[in-house]
Amino acid sequence: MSFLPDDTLDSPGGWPTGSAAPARTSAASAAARPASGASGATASASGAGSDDRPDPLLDGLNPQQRAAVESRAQALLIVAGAGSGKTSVLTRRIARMLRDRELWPSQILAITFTNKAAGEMRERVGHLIGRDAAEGMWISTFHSACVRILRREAQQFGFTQAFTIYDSADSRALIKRIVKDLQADTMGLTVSAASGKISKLKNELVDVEGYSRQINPNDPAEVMFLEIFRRYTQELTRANAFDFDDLIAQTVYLFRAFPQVAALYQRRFRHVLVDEYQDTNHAQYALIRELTRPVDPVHVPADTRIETDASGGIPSAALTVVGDSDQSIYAFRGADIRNIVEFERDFSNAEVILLEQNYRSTQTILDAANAVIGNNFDRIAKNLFTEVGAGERIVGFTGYSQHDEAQFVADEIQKLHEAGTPYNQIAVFYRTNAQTRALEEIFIRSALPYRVLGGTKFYERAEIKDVMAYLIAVANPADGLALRRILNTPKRGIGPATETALAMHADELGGVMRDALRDAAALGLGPKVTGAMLELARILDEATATIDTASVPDVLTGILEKTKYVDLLRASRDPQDEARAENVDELVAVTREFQRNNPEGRLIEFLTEVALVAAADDLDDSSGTVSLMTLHTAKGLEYDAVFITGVEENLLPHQMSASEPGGPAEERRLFYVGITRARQRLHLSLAMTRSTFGETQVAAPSRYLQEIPTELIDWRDSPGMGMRSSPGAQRAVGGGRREEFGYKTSLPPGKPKTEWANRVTATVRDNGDLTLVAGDRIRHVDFGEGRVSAITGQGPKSIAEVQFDTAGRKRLLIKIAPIEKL
DNA sequence: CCGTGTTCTCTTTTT
DNA sequence: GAGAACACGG
Repeated sequence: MSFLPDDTLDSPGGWPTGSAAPARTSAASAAARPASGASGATASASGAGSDDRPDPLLDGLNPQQRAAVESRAQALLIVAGAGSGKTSVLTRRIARMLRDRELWPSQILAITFTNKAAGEMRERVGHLIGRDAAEGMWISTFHSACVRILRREAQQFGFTQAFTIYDSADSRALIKRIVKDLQADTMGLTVSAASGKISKLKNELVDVEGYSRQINPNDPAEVMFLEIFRRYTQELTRANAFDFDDLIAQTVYLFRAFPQVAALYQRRFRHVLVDEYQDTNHAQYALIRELTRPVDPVHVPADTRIETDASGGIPSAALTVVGDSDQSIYAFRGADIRNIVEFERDFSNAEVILLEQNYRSTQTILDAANAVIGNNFDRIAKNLFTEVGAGERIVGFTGYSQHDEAQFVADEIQKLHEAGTPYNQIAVFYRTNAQTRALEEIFIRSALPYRVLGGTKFYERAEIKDVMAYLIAVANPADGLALRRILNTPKRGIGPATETALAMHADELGGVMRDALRDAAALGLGPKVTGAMLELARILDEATATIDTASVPDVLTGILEKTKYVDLLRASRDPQDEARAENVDELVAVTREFQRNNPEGRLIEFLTEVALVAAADDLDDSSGTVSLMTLHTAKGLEYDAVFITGVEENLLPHQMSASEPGGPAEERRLFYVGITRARQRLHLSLAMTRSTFGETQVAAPSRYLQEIPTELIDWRDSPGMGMRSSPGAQRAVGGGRREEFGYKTSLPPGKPKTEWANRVTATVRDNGDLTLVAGDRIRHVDFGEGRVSAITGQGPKSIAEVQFDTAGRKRLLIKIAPIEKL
C-alpha cells in the first residue's frame, strides 16, 4: 500500500483518465461538488439504475437489506446478525454511491477488521461497478489506515516517515529491558503485567501525563509502573517507533493537537464506513469521532470543491457502521460493546436497520446458536432465521483424550471429503493455539492436507527476526531495539558489556545507538571488537543509502552477503541451521513476491506490510486444504463443515475468563461465533482428559453444551465414556468428577464398538522405505490389525488405506505411521 | 566472550 | 513439554 503523495488530500481527485468514457467525464464534472451525505440521492437514475428497470445493485435483496443499501442517513447503524449478508449490503451500498456519483472513490474510507476483508471488499465493489471506478478508495484496517496517515504526518510531531512498527514481541522486549533496569519485578511488576497495562491505557487514550494524575503517589507499585510507562514512551519516541496501540492512539493525538491536519482528513473523507463495529475500542471510537467532525470554516480553503454550509464550514462526514453485539469477542483488547449499544445516543438522528435473515446456515445450526446466545442476558433480543430448512443434526463427540478427539475429527473430515465436501470447505476451530499440536499430529499421520491460520510462526523464528531486524535497522537508523538484536548476530564478539558501553555512549551523543556504533573507536575497546562494530556500522550505513532506489530483495540480499548470515548458517555443523538457512531464503522469496505485487514498493512499505499482517490475512481459499484456526480468527469466515473442538469447562469458557467481569458471557459469544460459521454441518467435540503442559487432567463438558437442545445433537461417543445427553445427567456438567460422567444412555443400537478409540496416541515412527501393497496385513499401535486395501501417492508421500479389524477404515501416511507389516 | 547444560516459568484470545 | 533464563567451565 502506498502512502506517499499519490493521492492529494485537498482535491477529491479525478476519475481515472485512462478508461474514462465520455459519459463518465461529464458525470464527473457534474459531480465536482458531490453532495455531502444526504442530498439528492434517493431516486437517482443515473448509470445502470433507471426508473422502469430494477436496479441491479438492489437485486435479490430482502427489504431490510435494501433499506440498508439505500439509506442516506447521516449516521446509520446496520445490526447484522451472523450470515445476514452484511458484506453484500456494504459493498452494494458503496458501489451505489459511487455509481450514482454521490461521492468520489477517494472520499470513502472503509474500515474492515482484516486486510483480507479489505481486499475482498475492494474486489467486490470493483466487480459491481468496474475496477477503475472503485480506484482510490481507502479500504483498510484501522491500523493500516493509521499507518498511512502517520507516515504522511509523522514529521509534525517528532517522528520521521521511516518509523518502525513494534509488534507485541518488540514492545515486550523493550519493556523487559526497562523492568530489569528499574528492578521493578521485585514489586510484582512483571513484563506481561506492565505491557498489558500499557496497552490497556493506550486503548483508553490515557497517556503518561494523564496516568500520572490518576495514580496514588503513595503506592510504590503504581509509581514504579508510571516510571516504566514513562521510559517506555521515551524509548519509543527515541527509536522513532510506534507500537500497535500507538498507531491508533497517536493518530487521535495528532488530530487533536493539530486541527489543521485533522481538517485535511475530515475534508477528504465524506463517508466513513466501519465494519465489525462491536469490536472497536475507545481509541478507535475516538478516531471515528475525530474523522466525522464538521470542519471549521478557518480550515476550509477558499478553492474547496466540497459543498460548504451557511457558515462556510464543511458539514461532518456521513458514517455507516455495521456490527452485531452478539459477536463481540475482543473485550480483552479493549473492545467496548457500548460503542455499538449507544450508537443512537452518540449520533443524533441515527438510523438503525436490523438484518436478521440468515443466508448461511441450516435451521438446526441457527437453533443451536440462538439457544446458546439466548443465555446472555442484557442483550438486544435477536433471532436468526433461515429458509433453507433443518439440515443435518449436529454431531457431538466425546473422546477419551485430545488425540482421540483429533482422530475423530480426522476420520469425519475424511468421510466428508469422500462424500464430496472439498477440503477447503472444512474448518477446525479451537479456543487456544496450544490445541493445534494434537490435531496436527493426527492430521499428519492421516495424510490430511491442512494448514494452520494465524500461525505467524514464520516471522517468530529467531533467524527471520534477526534478518528482519537488519532490515528495520537499515530503514530506521534510530531503532535501537533492532540494532541491539543484530549487534552480535552473527557472532562478532560484541557481548553484553560492549552493548552497555555502546548504549552509554549513545546517551552521550544524543540517544541514537547507531551514532554510537559509527563512533565505536571512541569507546577505547580492543581492536577486534572495535573493528567488528565499525564494520557493522559501515554495512548498515551503506544499505541505508540505497533504500530509496534499490529493490527490497536487493537490499536484503546485499545485507546477507555482507554479513555472511546465510553462509555461516550453511557452514554450521548444527543440522537445524540448514533449515534456518532455508527459512532465510524463504524470506528472500517473500520480498521478491512483494516486489512483484508492488513494483514501486520500497523497504518501508515492505516492513509495514509484514508488521500488519493478521492471522486471517494469509488465507488462500484455493489451496485445497482443511483450515485450522482459533475461534477468534474464525470471525467473519464461513465453511460448509465446521468442527469446534475442546468444548470443555476451563477451555471454552477458558479458565482465565472466569475471573474477568463479563468473561463467561464473552466466551459464550465466542462459541456462538464458532457455531454460526457453519453452513451445512457442525461438529462439537471434547475430550475426557486433556494434557495441558505435561500433566494430564480430567476435563468436564462445557456448560454451553447443555444450552443446546438435546434433540439437535447426535452424540457419537467413545464406548464406555461420554457425556450423557439426558436432562438428568446435565447436573454432572461442570462437576469435573469422573464418577459423574457415567454411560451415555442413548447409544444408537448396532453401532460397532470402536475399541481403539480411547487409546489413540500421537505416536509416530520412521518407517524408512517400508513398502506396502494392497492385501498386506499390518499391525498399528493404536488401531490393531488390519488389511491394506489400497496404496496411493509416491515415495515418502505414499498413503495406505487400511481396513482395520475393529477400528474401521483409516488413511495412513506410511512413512511415519506406527505400523508393522505382518 | 562463548557454548552447554540445567532449572524454571508458562498458556487465552490479536491488530 | 518447550522455550527462556541462569549457571558454569572453557
